[in-house]
Amino acid sequence: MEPISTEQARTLQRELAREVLLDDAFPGRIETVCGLDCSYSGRGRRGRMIAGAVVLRFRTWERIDSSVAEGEIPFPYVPGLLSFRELPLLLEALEGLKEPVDLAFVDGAGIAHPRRFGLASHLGVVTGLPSIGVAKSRLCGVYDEPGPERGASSPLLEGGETVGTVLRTRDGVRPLFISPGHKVSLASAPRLVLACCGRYRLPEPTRRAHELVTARRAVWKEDDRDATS
DNA sequence: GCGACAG
DNA sequence: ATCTTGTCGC
Repeated sequence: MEPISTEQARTLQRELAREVLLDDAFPGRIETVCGLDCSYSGRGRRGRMIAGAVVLRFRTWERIDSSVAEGEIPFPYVPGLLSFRELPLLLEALEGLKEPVDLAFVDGAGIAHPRRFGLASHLGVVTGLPSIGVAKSRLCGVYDEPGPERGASSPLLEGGETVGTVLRTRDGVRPLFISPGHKVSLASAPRLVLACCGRYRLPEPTRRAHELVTARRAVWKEDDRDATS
């Protein structure tokens, strides 16, 4: 993605949104799931970021592969245009994997997006991978607060259509905003996320990916400390 | 014009 | 997302 204006970015999203498939198109039996996440540098290395991908065996959560990529931040954070900021490096991280991925869990929105093309959908369409958007807060849409117990959910509506599911993944915690990215249906997305949630609010793939990039960022801090002392 | 706004 | 200490609640 070369330098692009925000208007060009929005136009591109409207075009690519037509490629999104909302029917389940992953292996009948899922073998592996992949969690993706990004982290940014604080002081010292302004303008740098890290992307990480972790491949886990479905249900046992054994880590069978992982990859990290580092680089310059290519685009500012603009609500609705997150993919132009995080997708490039996430794709690099994916390229570093050796194990096959059946389903990807992305931090952010899928079709629960102003143009129905959030980061999870963009990543899915570009790679062809089935993907699910797992956002910790709402980007768009209206909903009723789901019940307080694990598994409770309510539809996320926008413009008269259902674009996702507000899902409680643990008793008493804030709900997650789940939406199909690509090749996953509106009904399957929350079921798959819940199947990946145990003791934590975030699904295991997402949680492990966050762990990975956080650990990598700690190395930056060490390097900066050594260089400064 | 005002408020909202993934990470 | 990141900057930050202690602290309120299950």
